[in-house]
Amino acid sequence: MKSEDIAKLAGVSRSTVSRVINNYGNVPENTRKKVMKVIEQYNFHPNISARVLAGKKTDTIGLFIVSIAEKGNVNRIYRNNYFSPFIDAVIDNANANGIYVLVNSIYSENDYDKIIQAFIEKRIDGGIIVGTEKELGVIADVASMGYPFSIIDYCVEDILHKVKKGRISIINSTDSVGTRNMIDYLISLGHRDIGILAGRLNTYSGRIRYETYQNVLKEHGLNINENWNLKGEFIRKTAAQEVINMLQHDKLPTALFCCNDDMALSAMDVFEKEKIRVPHDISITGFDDILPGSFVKPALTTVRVPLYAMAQKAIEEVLKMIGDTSNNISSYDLKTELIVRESCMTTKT
Amino acid sequence: MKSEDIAKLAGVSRSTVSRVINNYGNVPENTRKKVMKVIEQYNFHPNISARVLAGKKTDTIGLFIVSIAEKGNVNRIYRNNYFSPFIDAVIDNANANGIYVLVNSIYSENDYDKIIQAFIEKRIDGGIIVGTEKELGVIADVASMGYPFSIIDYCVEDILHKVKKGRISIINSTDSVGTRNMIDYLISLGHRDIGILAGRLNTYSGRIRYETYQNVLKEHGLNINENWNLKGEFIRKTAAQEVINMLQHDKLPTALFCCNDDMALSAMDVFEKEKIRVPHDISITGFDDILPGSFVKPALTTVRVPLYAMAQKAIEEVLKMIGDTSNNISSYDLKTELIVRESCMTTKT
DNA sequence: CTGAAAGCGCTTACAG
DNA sequence: CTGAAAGCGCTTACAG
Repeated sequence: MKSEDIAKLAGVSRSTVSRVINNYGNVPENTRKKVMKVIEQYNFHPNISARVLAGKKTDTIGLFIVSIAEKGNVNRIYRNNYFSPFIDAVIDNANANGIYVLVNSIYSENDYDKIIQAFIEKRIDGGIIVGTEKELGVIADVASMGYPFSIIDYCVEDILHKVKKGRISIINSTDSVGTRNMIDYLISLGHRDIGILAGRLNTYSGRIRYETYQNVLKEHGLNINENWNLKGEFIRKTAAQEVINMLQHDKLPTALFCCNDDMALSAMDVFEKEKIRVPHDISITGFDDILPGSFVKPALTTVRVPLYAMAQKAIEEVLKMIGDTSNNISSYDLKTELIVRESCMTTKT
Repeated sequence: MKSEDIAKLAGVSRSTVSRVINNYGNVPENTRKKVMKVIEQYNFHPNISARVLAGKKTDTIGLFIVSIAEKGNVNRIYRNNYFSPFIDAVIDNANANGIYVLVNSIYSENDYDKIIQAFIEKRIDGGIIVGTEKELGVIADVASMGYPFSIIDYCVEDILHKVKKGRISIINSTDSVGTRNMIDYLISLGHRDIGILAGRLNTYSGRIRYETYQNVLKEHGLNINENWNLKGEFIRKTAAQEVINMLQHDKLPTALFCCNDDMALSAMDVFEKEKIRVPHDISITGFDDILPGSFVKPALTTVRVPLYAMAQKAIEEVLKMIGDTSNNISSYDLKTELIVRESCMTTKT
């Protein structure tokens, strides 16, 4: 069944069928009805390849999830408590707009080619790039070819520096504000010995959270103890090892600011094993607000990253850019929120 | 840049460029090299729409994840510990075969149309359907139109009864064997009072696990106590409520066979809150082997469902069917495995 | 081994 | 308001 068949059955030309399908204005109501009836009767849907070849959009966006060197690792990205809801939200929002999503995993440097290839082959109209690695070179390449896309968790200055022109939307959360709120909260509870379990510093959010932690401590005249400066890389296992190492030192911090929930949960496991009570002996805070954080005991106090809203914005922005070929690099910071639960305690007794 | 441009630059015809791209045999090595050089130099990739319109495959499969009425629910499918790794594995295996994956969420009855539509529009060559709902009518429809696809967790008899012909591959795990092994294990530990926290019975695996539990108990002459026959629907919250209700009765089972890990974890939370010790006061077993089950304390004894292998098989089978238009309904049962950890104890003191 | 030409199923100026 | 025709960028018999 093709548009020509519909045309014959409805007694019109293919042009008219096309006009009806595309909802053009210059078709009298009667003709439209007549054609629609046949279309519905045969459940006709135009061949997407023919449409695209004739100049229409693919109505498809590519979602590229970067996670270099984690293949074979248990930390696969779709099981990741942070990325899974994001992927979910992207597909959900895209589908709600009648847009299809082509999902691609990028597990090695070579896989980056998939991004440009999908664009060149005209499989997609736009893209969303998210992940654990920040390849500015790839971003610059895609941008220079004029393809529109949204990127999540990238430093705006870095992009502006590296990319002269292109159609990019940079979506972040206000991690600096979130970190500041959290440290302020700990200080208000009386904590002065605040350690950090840092994330990956080659990540924008990892860097921001780390730097803001340092800044706020300094502003309050609190010193930063090197023994409490843990490098957890955002990974459960690494985080656990760092916490175990910290336990070798005489003095522990009274609070540990973890740069994501996964590491916070992992730290809590270690403390439990070592009979260190949370929050009585040490207060723990997370970042992201992943689901398990609310199940765990004590429930995790954390900073909520608005993942769903970020996915929504990412989609909204790609769709906008797809409809507008002018070069424009925009950026948005979506609001984080302090979620106080049970994992922190006042030091005042 | 199109194939015609490449042809001109290489001094050949479009036909020859096409032959090189498609790796046909009848091109002398010299010509091939000459053409390839230009192709690589300009990073040329053929327009996929043109290729498909001219008769080639889309090299894309649709992944349809069914989760009716869970929209807005916290149990979104991509955060689901069972589906996430499956989606991951599908994309991974597809990409490894040079196949793209179009991911679609089906959250309402209307969304089912997406499946047939994607096929009719020729966006995909084949599909994989997985999810919490089992719509045999939809399966029959898609099959009757001749589109090839794999389905996960469906009753083979039901399909054969409903679908006369088509190109379907049904992928299951040996849940009956898995359930039997688990109940046998509990019995070998001395348990005779074994309760069940059942999953959704409109699901194939939910039904099999439930029925096998009943059969094995009967075979051993053990009675099935209605007070211990809990209906958890595979959902954390429902499971917790059912366990709480069970606690009203005088006598508790000495072991609780949970039909998935999520419910087992949820039950463990309830028991902990109620000061009922696992495994000392009650043994708990799960099903699926999701990641958190190994983190939890005590670590969960469970039946491993080979999700990755199932995804791999699903891909393998669709690709096979895409290359072969003959009608064929096949089915595969991939092996489960008993994973003994810490959540069960012998009743012999 | 290779090219000219037809054809895939749409959309879109163009002409009326 | 509507149809005939060209064109999108490939592939594939066909002929040589």
